[in-house]
Amino acid sequence: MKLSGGVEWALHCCVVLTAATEPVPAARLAELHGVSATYLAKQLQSLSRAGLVHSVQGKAGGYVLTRAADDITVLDVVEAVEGPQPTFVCTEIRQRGPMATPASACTAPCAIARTMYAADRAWRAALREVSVADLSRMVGTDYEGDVLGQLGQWLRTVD
Amino acid sequence: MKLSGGVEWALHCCVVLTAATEPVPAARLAELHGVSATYLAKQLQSLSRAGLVHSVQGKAGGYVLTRAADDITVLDVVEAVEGPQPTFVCTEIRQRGPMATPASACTAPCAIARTMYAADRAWRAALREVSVADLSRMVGTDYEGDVLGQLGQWLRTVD
DNA sequence: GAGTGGATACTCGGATAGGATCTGTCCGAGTGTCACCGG
DNA sequence: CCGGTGACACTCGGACAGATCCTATCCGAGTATCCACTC
Repeated sequence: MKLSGGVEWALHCCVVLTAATEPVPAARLAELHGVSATYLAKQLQSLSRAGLVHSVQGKAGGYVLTRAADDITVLDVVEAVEGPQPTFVCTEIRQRGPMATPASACTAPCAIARTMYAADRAWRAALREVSVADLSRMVGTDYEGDVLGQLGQWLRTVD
Repeated sequence: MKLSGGVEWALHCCVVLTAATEPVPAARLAELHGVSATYLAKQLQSLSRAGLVHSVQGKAGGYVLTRAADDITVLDVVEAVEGPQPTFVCTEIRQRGPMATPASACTAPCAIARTMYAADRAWRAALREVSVADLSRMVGTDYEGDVLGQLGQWLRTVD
């Protein structure tokens, strides 16, 4: 029950893209965060497949957020990278063994599955309440100085 | 982000142990649920290490709940099998790269980590609200007939 | 000087190895039970 | 008939392979840019 490490990278990238005014290449994002460029590219591909970011090819290409940062929740990013599958999968072991309950009596999930599903919903609800724009605002207030502004400026500088 | 399959087995075993009046061997629990006996034993060892169940060796040995089912939460079982590690680990990538924020400004977790930790807390809180006794009661009301009574009787029968 | 064509350099995308964790299995250590033997 | 002793059978516990998923990497497909050439 450990979240993939790529989730953290993807979230940071989304926040950074908030401060960008033009497409940002994956290599640039990797350099900024000091992580593997090729592996980060894989995460960004996941975001692209999920429709959270739009990729533009060519010389001045890169990634751009497809919609407003307020309309992208943290849950969207997590599900894009991690997959939409639930954290708990019930294998219906109550229908196995010598004391198996008949399938006709198994219309509703069992008590254990209900409990796990409820916890899963609570987790997702907490992630859905926060948007990428919220994260961006938090970053802005956490530190002194215009961090996001400096970030946008660094993205525009050529090396 | 997928929960280990052994969690489901462990939870079912805890509910079954509620209906038992004497130690139940791992092999018996495996037969009841129709799962691998050796692998289930591994999960029960985790429960034993966590102090949720007490193991008695010898001929009439097996596993017994150490405390009242009301005092064992679902979270206890999940953490026993899955480990107490949080679902999200922050690698502090904000301190890396050319725009790294100095370590002196990183006294509090970053916005992303805070959000993920909050979701983790919500998930754990939902699991903590339900006890094994609650599960047992739910199972009793879900189906017609005294399912737990039949279960206890089956456990006492020798094959 | 303006337009056009092509070469170029840069970007993303999917297919490809390596490592770690989860799943599943095995055999040895420990203990209560039972039968047997002696008093 | 009762107590002691020994062997036994049954249990758990940790050490050992196999499978699956995560991590990391590479090379090919596609496109906007730039430059040279022509009109």
